[in-house]
Amino acid sequence: MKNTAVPSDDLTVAERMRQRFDDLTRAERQLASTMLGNYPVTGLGSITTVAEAAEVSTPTVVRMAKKLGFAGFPQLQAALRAELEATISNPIVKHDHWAQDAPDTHILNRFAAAAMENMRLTLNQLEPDQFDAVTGLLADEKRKIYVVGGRITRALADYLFTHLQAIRNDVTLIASNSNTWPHYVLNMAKGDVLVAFDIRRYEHDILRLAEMARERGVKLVVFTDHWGSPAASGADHSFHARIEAPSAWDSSMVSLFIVEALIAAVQNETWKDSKERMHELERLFDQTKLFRKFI
Amino acid sequence: MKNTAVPSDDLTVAERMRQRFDDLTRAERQLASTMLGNYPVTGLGSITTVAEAAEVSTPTVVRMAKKLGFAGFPQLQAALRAELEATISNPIVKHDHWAQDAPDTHILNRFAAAAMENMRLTLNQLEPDQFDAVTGLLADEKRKIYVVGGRITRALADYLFTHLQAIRNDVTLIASNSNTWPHYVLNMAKGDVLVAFDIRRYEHDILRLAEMARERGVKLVVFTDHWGSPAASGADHSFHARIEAPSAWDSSMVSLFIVEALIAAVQNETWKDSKERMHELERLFDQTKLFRKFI
DNA sequence: CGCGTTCTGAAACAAACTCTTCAGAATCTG
DNA sequence: CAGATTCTGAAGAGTTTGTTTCAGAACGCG
Repeated sequence: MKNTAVPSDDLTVAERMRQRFDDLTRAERQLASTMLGNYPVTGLGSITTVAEAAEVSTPTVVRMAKKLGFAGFPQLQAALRAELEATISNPIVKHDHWAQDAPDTHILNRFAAAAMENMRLTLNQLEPDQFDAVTGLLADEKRKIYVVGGRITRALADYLFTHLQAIRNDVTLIASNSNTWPHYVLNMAKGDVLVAFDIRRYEHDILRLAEMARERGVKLVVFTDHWGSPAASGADHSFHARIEAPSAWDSSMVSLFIVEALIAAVQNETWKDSKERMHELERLFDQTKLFRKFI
Repeated sequence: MKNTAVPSDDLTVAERMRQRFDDLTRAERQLASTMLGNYPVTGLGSITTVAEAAEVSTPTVVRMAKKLGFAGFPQLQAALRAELEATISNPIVKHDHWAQDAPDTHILNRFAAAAMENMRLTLNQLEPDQFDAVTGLLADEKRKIYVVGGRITRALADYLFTHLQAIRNDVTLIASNSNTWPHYVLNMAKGDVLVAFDIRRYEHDILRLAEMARERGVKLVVFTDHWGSPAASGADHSFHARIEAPSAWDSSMVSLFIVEALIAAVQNETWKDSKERMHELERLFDQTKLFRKFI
């Protein structure tokens, strides 16, 4: 019952979609993404269902099927069923459906498992009140914000800084070079906020900076791992993200997650003001682009 | 999305068929046996196909569907698809309680849900081969590595750079200011690798840089979102991470995940050499610290 | 900014599917 | 074995699905 019009090469539908992804149009990509996202179940419904799931029209589905080398949608679907049969009847291929074709022991899957576990553990013990309190601090335009990171966490600090800077005024990224830090401390006023990233191996300089800031009445927010940087003990608020990974290095993924959630929360809180600010920013970027074009 | 006319008991179609096998007529048993024999694939075709496969008539199929408690064949089929989805889909999908005390509508939980979904979707369509190939490129000490990011993705580029730099020689972070980029291009040789981060809104400069690099025979690896930066179409390898978030900003979390997994993989691949290198690095850091202490 | 190209989905049509009806076959019962 | 009962699939009615067409939208390019 192997359908007729299926091309000779023995590629799966998924492979076809990925392989020709670049040739696909916007709507087709949307469709392919949807189908890949819940592969192969989505593709097994009627063409109408599939189209609705991907929020495209049925003609788009037909067109993509043809682009991928099938005579029509029914043929594509038949191919999906054939694949499914091949997969299911093979007992070895259990459910290693993380990265579909990779064995469970592939670093990608091991890393994914660790990452998910880190997320789960972190979220379980994250206190929403803390989170909201920090949101409040960062959203308060009366407070100046300082952001600092260490050797590795510099990237996180940078990320938070870049976004906060777009959202509000008075945000400063403290340069890596700790020689210059006294200058920053000098400018800090009571009620300002210092966000410090300090994940093991903890950096002594950051602890010192945090202490100096606190002496000046600065609110201290620390991002650290779940063992806790020494700087976290004196902090007003701290986030303890899990960082374990099957790697010689720690994972910053969960920390980044918290940072992004914070950015979203601050953006929400200040939307009234930041909306106009964002639009103006867009305009400025467009101008920069225009400007460059004519150089 | 559980279709309407499905009975309340949460039985699979297979269970229903077996449970009521004795109530079935000859033709119906024949049908049920066929469907169970290649479960659930056979049941996923059209009613005509199913009937033919079991060598019974279509009315028989309809009658059995109704006997099993479904409104009709399409409903039975929908149940099959739902089962399949439940079986195949990831363990990731169903963590019900994220941040324990926060209501579901709290930004933390909404963000967490989006993040997990992004992970799932991305992993589903990530190609391990692609990943391994990039690992190979980055682990190859004969190739120089250049890393570049855009306004937001700069942090990711920085993160990758910081780690790679610890792992191997000849890694360069291309500065943000695109005026200086020609200098870098000048130094690029055939076989070198350019890792470019370009997530919407895509930056024209990065596209230009990528093109220039490619003209010089440089291997191009692009990190982008699942819509795909224009730079990705000319790339030797590209990673398409999902970036949707309940935020005015896109999420870089999944991209960071891929970066970290890559770092781990490269570290593994080069462990023989990088091990000694890492230890030396540790020693150097310790010396720096000692040094500072006595100033 | 205007032009040509490509893309997209509404609409109409053709094909296939699903279900119902019903007559004959098979089976059971006394 | 006759008669009642149940089962079954051919045939066709009524839906839904799958495909094509086409006009407008979106896009890219000079």
